[in-house]
Amino acid sequence: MNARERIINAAKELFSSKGYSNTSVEEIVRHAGLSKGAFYFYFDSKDQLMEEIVNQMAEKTKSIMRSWLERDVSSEEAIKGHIEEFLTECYEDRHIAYVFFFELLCSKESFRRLYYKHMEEIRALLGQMVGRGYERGEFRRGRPETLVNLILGYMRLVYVEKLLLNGASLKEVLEEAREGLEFILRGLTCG
Amino acid sequence: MNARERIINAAKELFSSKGYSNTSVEEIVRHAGLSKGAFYFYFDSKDQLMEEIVNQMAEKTKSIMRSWLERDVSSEEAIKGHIEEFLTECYEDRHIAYVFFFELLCSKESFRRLYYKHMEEIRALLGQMVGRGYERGEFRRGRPETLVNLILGYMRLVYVEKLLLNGASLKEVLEEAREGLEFILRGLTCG
DNA sequence: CATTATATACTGACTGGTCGGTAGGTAAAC
DNA sequence: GTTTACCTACCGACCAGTCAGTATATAATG
Repeated sequence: MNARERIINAAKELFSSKGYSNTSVEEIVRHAGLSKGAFYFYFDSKDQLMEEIVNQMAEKTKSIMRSWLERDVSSEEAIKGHIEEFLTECYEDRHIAYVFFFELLCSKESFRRLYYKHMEEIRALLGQMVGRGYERGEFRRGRPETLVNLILGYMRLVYVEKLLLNGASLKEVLEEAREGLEFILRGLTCG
Repeated sequence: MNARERIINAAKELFSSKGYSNTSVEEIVRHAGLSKGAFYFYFDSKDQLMEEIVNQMAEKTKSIMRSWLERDVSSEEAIKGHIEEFLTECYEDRHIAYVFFFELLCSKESFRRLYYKHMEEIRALLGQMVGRGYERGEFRRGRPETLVNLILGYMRLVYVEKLLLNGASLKEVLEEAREGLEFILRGLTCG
């Protein structure tokens, strides 16, 4: 792993365990086995590093969603599939999502705008997945937007409470997610 | 309003708009029209003020839940009723919940434990509401815990995305919440 | 009634420490 | 000899918390 990547990884770990504001550049470079000078050789500022981390995370998530949108599967399969893939990715690198879901909303206005920008796109992609299910007659109940909100809200909760705070295993997290989705979707199609 | 309350209100507003770490004691007292000395006359530390704010919020939420648990209504009515009351309270004092849902998870370990402690109790209370529905045969599908997660996750999303980021009106927020709950519950009972 | 004592509710200057960012240097690679 | 990839030392800003002092109200004493 090169120096730049080492800095990014150290920052992810520290941001997620101590928060952005409570982590100093000094600490990041200490963990990466480098000096402050090296940090400012690779990054313009602490904020810029944060933005890069967030953009990386968000792009990864979006690309998972896009790849499931392109597949020729039912809406239900796409929803379940992309969530499973997302959570598995999250688990490998647990620190990432935390930063996105919480840290961004706790700090300066510019970070909040970043959250908003990515979240809008993610919401739109999930909206497409769900909308397709309605068009094809897979889903009949409720409005697509409500379904999107239910899925997003549930996923976030599973992530925070199970994966982050309870330290559940990947297996447990996936089971929980499957059960919740089953609940949402079966409820949805049974009427 | 007395000085202590003025400090608490200024802090709520600033914490929620700029984050705990990005708000200085200096700024809080400036907004409250007081001096730093006054702050430390009423509070031991910035952390202690935060804890007091969080405890106040959490207790209010719990007392709403308890009062609905005591009423002789169906599980569905209790769930819908307490959420409506909670969101209405939230709306009046929008700054509160933000601090609880996000700020606590972004900072030091002691704050995270505080979140965990309150959240466990809130989860238990909602668990009682939901469990009663299962006992009485009101709900038949899924596990109670999954239903609790769905409701909590959905509520948090509605709060953040609608109330906080979109600046939706109380009416819009309540409508959204009602629709989502309808979705969850109707799905639940129709099988 | 006047004086003294004490508690309450602050003020604002100061301190010790932290942290983001910079400047200037160095050693290896090309 | 120039560029790359760093390191060390430092600066200035900020900030939580302290502390000595003050003004006002209330109570105790002579």
